[in-house]
Amino acid sequence: MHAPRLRFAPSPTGYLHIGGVRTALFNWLLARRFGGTFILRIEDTDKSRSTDESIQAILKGLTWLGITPDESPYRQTERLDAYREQVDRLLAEDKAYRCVCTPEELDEKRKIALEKKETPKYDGRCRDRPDVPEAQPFTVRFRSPTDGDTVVKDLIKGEVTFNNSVLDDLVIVRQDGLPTYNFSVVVDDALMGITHVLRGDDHLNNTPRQIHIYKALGFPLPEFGHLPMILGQDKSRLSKRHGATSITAYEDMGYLPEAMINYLVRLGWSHGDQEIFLVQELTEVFALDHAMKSAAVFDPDKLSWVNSQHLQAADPDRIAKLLRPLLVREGIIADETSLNGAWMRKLVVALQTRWRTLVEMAHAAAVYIRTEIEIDEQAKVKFLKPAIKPALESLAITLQTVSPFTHDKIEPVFQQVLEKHELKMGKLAQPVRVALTGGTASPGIYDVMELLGQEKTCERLTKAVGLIPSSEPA
RNA sequence: GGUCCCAUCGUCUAGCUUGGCCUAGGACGGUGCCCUCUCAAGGCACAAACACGGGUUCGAAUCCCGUUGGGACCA
Repeated sequence: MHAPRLRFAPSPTGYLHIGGVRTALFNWLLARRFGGTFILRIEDTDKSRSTDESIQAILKGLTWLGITPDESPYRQTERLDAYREQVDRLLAEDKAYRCVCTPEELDEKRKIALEKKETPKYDGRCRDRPDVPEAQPFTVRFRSPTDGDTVVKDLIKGEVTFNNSVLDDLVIVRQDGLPTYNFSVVVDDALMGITHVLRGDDHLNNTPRQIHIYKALGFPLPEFGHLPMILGQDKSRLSKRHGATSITAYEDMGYLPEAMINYLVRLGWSHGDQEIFLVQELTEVFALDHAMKSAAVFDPDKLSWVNSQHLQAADPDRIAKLLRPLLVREGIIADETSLNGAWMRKLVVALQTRWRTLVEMAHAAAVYIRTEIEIDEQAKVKFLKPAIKPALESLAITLQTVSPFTHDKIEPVFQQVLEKHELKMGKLAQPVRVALTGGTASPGIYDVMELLGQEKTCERLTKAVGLIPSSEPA
C-alpha cells in the first residue's frame, strides 16, 4: 500500500455512531501508516433525513478523537453537477436508460412477485423500450449485465463471488433528479481518487453493482475492504437500546479519546497479545492483515479497563485540565479557575489509579474540595467509637503545629500519636479516614490530609471528635 | 423469500494462509491468595472455548463438504 487515499463517508442522519467511528479510525490509521490521505465526505443527498446538527456532531466527534481529514470535508449536495455529468455520459452511451415506470406500477409488480414467492426484481420494461415518453417523470436506471459472475476481491473477506443474474437494473437517479447511493458513491470515490474503499460489511452486497458502474464509467477499480459490524451485548446490531452508542456520550462520561481509539481498534483487529496501544504506535503498526472477519460485541467493561490504563499513564497535569470543566459541570466548583494547578496535580495523582473515568474522578474529588461532607452512617458507627476519641483529639491538636502541611511532615506526627496511644496504623487510619472523607475508602491517609490542607483536616477531625460519645452506650 | 457474510473461553482475541510446537495462549470480567492504613493499582493462581456432523490425513482448531446458529443487504 503506497500513499493510499481513503475516506470516511457518513450520512448525517443522526449522531456519530461507535461503529462509524471504528470505520473512520481504520481508514485514518491506514492513511497515517502508509503515508496516505484521509478524506471526509458527508453523504447528504437524502435531504429529508440529513441535518446540520448531525454534520456538526460528526465533526465534533472526530475532532475529539483526533481523526481529522487531510482535505476539507466534501458534501455530496455540493457535487450534484458531477453526478449529472456522469449520468449524461452513461445515458449518451446507452449504459443507462430512462425509466418511466411509476412507483405504483413497481409496487404492484413487487407484490405479485412476492405472492408467487418469486424474488422481486425489476422486469426491465423500459430497458429496451424504443419509445420512451419525454414528458413524463422518470428515473434513470443502470443497464446491468445479466450474465456472468462478478468477483469482489475483498481485503478482509477474501474473494466473494456474485452471480450477475441476481442483479437487476438499479435506479441511479431518482425522479427528483438526485443520485442514489450506489451511484454517487462510485462517482465520488472515483473522482476523488480513492484507492481503498474500507467500509462496513453492510455494503458488501452493494459492491458488485458498484463495480459494474465503475466499469461502465471507465474508472479504475479501487480495492475494497468490508469491516464486520459492531454488536450489542445481545449480539444484535448496536442500537439505542444497548445504551450509549454515540461517541459524544463517551466524551461526556469521561473517557479519554486515546482510550476510545485503543478499545475500538482492538475490536476487530489484533497485534499479537498486545492490548494497550498509544495512538502513535498504532500509526506505525496498524494494517489490515490482522483484521477480523467476524462481528464483535461491544464490551463496556473492557472499554472501562482500557480507559483506566490510559488514565493511569496520562500526565496528571493534562488530566487535571480535563477534570476542571467536569468539576464545574458536576457542580463541585463554581468556575474552572478556582483551584490551583499544583493542588490539582496532587489530586489527580491521588485519584488516578482509583477511578476509571474522569467523571468518577470528578465525583471522588468533591470530598477534597467542598467544605461540608456527609459522613456515611455505617462507617460512623463502625469506626467513630469512644475508644478512639482521645487519639483523634490529640491528632487534631498536634497536626495544627505541622508546617508545611505535607505528606512527609504529617507522617512522623501521625506516628507519634500512634505510639502515644499505643495504636496500630490500621486502628487509627480508618477512623481518621472516616472523619476526613466521610467514608472508608480513600487514597493514603497522609495524602488525604495534604490534599485537604491543615484547616480542613483539623476541622473535620474536631468535628468527628464531637460526634463521638464519651463512653460506649450501654 | 433471494443473495452474501460470519462461527475459538460470558466478552475481545492469538493460533487457521504454510495441518503436528495446542495438554488451545493472552486480555476484560469472575473467584481466591499476596501486598497493604482503607479503596484502588500491582503481583500470583483458579474456573472458563475450538457450534455440530461427516470426510481427507499417520495426525485437524487449522483443509473439504454438509447441518445448525447468528448477521447484513435486497425488497
